[in-house]
Amino acid sequence: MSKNNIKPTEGEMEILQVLWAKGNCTVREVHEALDKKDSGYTTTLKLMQIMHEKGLVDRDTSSKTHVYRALINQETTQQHLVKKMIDNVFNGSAARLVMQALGNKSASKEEIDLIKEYLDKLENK
Amino acid sequence: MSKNNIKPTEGEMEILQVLWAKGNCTVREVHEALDKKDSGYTTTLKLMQIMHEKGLVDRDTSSKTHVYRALINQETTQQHLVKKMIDNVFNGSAARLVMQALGNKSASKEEIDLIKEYLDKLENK
DNA sequence: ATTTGAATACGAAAAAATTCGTACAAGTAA
DNA sequence: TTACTTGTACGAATTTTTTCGTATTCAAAT
Repeated sequence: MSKNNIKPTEGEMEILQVLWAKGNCTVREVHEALDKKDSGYTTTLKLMQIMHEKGLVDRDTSSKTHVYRALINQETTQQHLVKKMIDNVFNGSAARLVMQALGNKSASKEEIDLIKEYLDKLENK
Repeated sequence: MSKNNIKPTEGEMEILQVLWAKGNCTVREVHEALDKKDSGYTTTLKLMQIMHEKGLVDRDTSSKTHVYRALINQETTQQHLVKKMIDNVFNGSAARLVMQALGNKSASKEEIDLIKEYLDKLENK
């Protein structure tokens, strides 16, 4: 019940995404990973500085080029967003979200098997 | 490939939610359904007027009290949002989203069975 | 030493989204 | 009729998010 009011903006989410995927990063690395031809380097910089103020990331300033790392947990954040989506978009039904997700061609045979396994585990508890 | 760039804001999504759930509604009905003690009636009104401009909703103005209805499809919109979430939050893995959704206590025994059924159907195709 | 390039800091503009105040219209009740 | 209630219209203020411009610092190369 502590860090519950965390609501990263869309831009912040994109950056967190990179930090989670690639581990600790410089601003430059993040900016490049986002390859936003539409917005400049200082925009990314500013965003990450704001995220620092908000406590979303920490950074190592010991050398000139700062290195950032995500402070909030990926799983927790995902859980949050999923829960919000279930509530706001699927009227509280997790099942409907799941089916929608699976109905997308996004899900491969392997993924589906993975899920079945997971379901069995879940039910035998 | 037509109405693809539609990206309802969060406030708009809440309203669409109500319209989808309850069918056609007056502003008053929507506002009440949202029971936002924090914001006034005219805010909801304004939002719905903007949605009308954007083509998200249509309205019947034949009587004094206008009646609104959603113009964009619920399933399509859901699909959109889910796809976006899979990409932006789960690095493209539908399975991971699904598991996250199921890991939430949100999913009941009944829902899980429903999903298993769905998975079988999906796989036998 | 001087220049050059890459980095941060930070104010402030711009854009997007939300909220409100007020004017006015129409129906209803007294 | 007159007052009251409930609605829409809509400009504008507020808030939130994104973007940029510019000053400054530091280190490396010339």
